[in-house]
Amino acid sequence: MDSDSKICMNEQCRMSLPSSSIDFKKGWPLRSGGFATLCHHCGTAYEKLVFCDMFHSNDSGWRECASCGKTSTGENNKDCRISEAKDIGEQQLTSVGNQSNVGIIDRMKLVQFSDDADNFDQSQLLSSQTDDKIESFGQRKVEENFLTTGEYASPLLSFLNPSSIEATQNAKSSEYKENMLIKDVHSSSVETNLTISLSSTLGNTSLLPAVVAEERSLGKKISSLPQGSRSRHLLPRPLKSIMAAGLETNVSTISQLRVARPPVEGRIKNQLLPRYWPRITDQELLQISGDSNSTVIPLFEKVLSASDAGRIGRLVLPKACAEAYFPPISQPEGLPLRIQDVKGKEWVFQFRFWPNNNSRMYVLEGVTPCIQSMQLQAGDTVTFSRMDPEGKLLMGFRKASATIHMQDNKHLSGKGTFSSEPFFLPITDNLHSVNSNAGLLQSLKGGRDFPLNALPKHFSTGDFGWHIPEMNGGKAMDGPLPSSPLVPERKRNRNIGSKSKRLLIDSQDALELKLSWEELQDMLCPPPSVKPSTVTIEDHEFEEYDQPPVFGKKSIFTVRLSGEQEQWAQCDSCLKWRRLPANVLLPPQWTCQENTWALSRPSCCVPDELSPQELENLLKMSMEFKKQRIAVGLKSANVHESSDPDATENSAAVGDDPSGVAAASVATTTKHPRHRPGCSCIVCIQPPSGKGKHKPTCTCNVCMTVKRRFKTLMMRKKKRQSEREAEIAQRNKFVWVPKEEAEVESCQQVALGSEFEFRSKNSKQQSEKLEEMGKGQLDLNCHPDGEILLRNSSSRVSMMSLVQEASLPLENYLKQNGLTSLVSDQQASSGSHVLRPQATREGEDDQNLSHGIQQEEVKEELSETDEAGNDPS
DNA sequence: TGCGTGCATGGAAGA
DNA sequence: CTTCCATGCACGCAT
Repeated sequence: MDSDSKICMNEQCRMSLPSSSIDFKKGWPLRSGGFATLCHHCGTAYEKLVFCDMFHSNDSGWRECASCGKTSTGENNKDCRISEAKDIGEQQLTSVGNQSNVGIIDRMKLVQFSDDADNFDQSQLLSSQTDDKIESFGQRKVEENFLTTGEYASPLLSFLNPSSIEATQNAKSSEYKENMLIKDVHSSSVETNLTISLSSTLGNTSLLPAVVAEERSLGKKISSLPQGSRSRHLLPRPLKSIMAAGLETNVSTISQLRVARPPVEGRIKNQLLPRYWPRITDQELLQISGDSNSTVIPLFEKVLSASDAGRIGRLVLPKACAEAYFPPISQPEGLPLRIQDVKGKEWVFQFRFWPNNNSRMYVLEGVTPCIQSMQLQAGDTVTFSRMDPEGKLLMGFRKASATIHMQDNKHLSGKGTFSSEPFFLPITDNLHSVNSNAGLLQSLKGGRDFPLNALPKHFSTGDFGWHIPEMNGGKAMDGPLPSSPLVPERKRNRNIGSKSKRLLIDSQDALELKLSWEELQDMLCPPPSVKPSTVTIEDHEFEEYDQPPVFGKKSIFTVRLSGEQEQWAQCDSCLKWRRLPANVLLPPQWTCQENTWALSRPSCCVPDELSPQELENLLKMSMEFKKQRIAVGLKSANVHESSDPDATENSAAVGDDPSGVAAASVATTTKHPRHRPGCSCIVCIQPPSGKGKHKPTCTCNVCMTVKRRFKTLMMRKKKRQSEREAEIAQRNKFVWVPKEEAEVESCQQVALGSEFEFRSKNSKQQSEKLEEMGKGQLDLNCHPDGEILLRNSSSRVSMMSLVQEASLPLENYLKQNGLTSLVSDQQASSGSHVLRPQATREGEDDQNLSHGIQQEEVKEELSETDEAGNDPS
């Protein structure tokens, strides 16, 4: 509890509150973003003491409830909020209490209140306040909104009459530093209606630079409103009521405005860069809030960077936003944050920070599954909002518009196909097209839902992805679709847990995503009438289209025994399957009437060309192929890391190679699925063959990394080996050998030269080791067939051939380092040798060393092989 | 060998 | 000049 507490203004109440939890201008702040409007204890209408949501900072975080003293996790906080809601519902409203006994800042608040009250309909407020009872929480919410009007108006008014608010803002700013909880949020419900306010208040949008151009026309429309009315229009009102009333302006126009909503709070207002101001239309807000009593408060948004959208799973948060809208954290470990996504799925991200240049860098960790589920990429925008009074954090998104992605109206695709990498599909605009294929997809997928069907219906209304979550104890709301039926509830929290599991995405979810994505790809076709031009970017050939891809109809390709290729498509009208030439690209909606390739008159009356049995077989084959394709794709992605990088570009499109559906599609995997053209990782920058492109003395990043990894691998294997041997030796009759013949794993072990290690003569283990080492032997720069060689050969000759084949620098290294005797030494020894730990650890200074080590390992394997072969026991 | 984690670095943008 | 933050990178663990 703060020592500097404030007292409820009602003298009969005098409830004490920590000053750090008080926003003197706006009333009692709630972490959930609501506004304190009446005392929880005495019912004074001016302030609201909501005990269980007034958390304040302490050394271990912000989790201590200022009133009930609960310290804890988000779960507890959630409970607190629930209890708060109950309390609120039971609260009574009374008239404004005696306000005489308040501190100076409180008095400032009163002045503010008074000023603000002048700006709106006081009678409304007072009548509400003097009501003996307001039973429903909803009613009370209206009250709350009125009470916050002044607060809300302040930032806007500051444009018009800055002096009227400046004092309060200043007074408040110091409080911000005391408590992060209050920084934001009070703008809250008010911001919801900012569009209205702006529209009606600011005829000249230049007063508020963040107001985007879309509202110009509207601004003109309302600019003639008298000043007096402007204030009134600044009043926050429940969005629904605004919409219902129609108000002064065209609702649809208003709701479509994408307005950058500046933070109201002084501190945030000054510090939050406009690029983080949430741009959200009222329509979107309306959709979010739905019919619930909840108010959605846009907090901030961020355009995803490559890092954010990458697989690291860390979303860098703007510092100001993090400190303003997320709970204060004092430890780098941070705390888990529950955030609900657009589908209503609740995620838990770790909100934390890193010390950085005497500052902090805030990140949300574990966002990958969420971002994947929303199919977000770099350039898309993630919007953070909060739903009051629950205080639930919401995470929405906006896909980057197609016009941004497809600059110059060009469309790049992988060679000959459309890449499975972002295809820049303006997905929301095409959702109907997608859905139009859902039926077919379902049939092809055995009736499984097409994932995109699960998207909220308002997806189709714009580029904004919001889903109205189930709120208030699961109370269903009208309008929005329920959570994705593809994600059973039991799966939703799978990624919640230990740190290491945070990034886990349910495999089934991933599969769903993959399938849907690929199926979506399948429906993408180059515009039929457009001839691509070929461009080469970094040795990758791309077909460049002047027009974006179109949705094509899903079809099934077959090859007759005669080798003839054909395509089967289902009529959208009669659902009969028709045979078509393989090279035909169908529109998303296609009927028999459009079957110009039909031998007979194109009509739905023509009997199905496939018997039920044939159709069943066809669909079955298609399904199986689909599975194979996914499986092979995944396998290929995992296994063929060192395959030809020319295959990096995915190729997945229907119609590209209709002749071999399987063959063509199986080849759609990349050697590394997450890599993109231009990726500079070790896999992507290595030469195609992995051999011969780097000289032994090469110190490039690839070589150095390979060496480093190789050394690490070898040391670990040795460690495991020695441990295993120790275990076996202990179990059997130990055969002690001097340390010099044992292997050494670390400097410490080297230092303990007097110790002994033991080794096993177990040939079986040696064989296992050989295989294991053989695997480990494979490296990026080794012969691609090395694994096969290793697997297929246990003979010394084969190993030597491998050595010669893959490790040519061995001889050079051994000669250069006077280690030619090592070969025989190793062969003669029991197979272990002492590595040079320092060099091994820091071996970047000697490129050849790694080759040497590699050679040594090979020799070791050779000797071990011999040993295994020669020692049948 | 991949991946997670923590930290460092440097460019960009704001003060 | 300072701060932010996007990204790189090293290290260690898991597979």
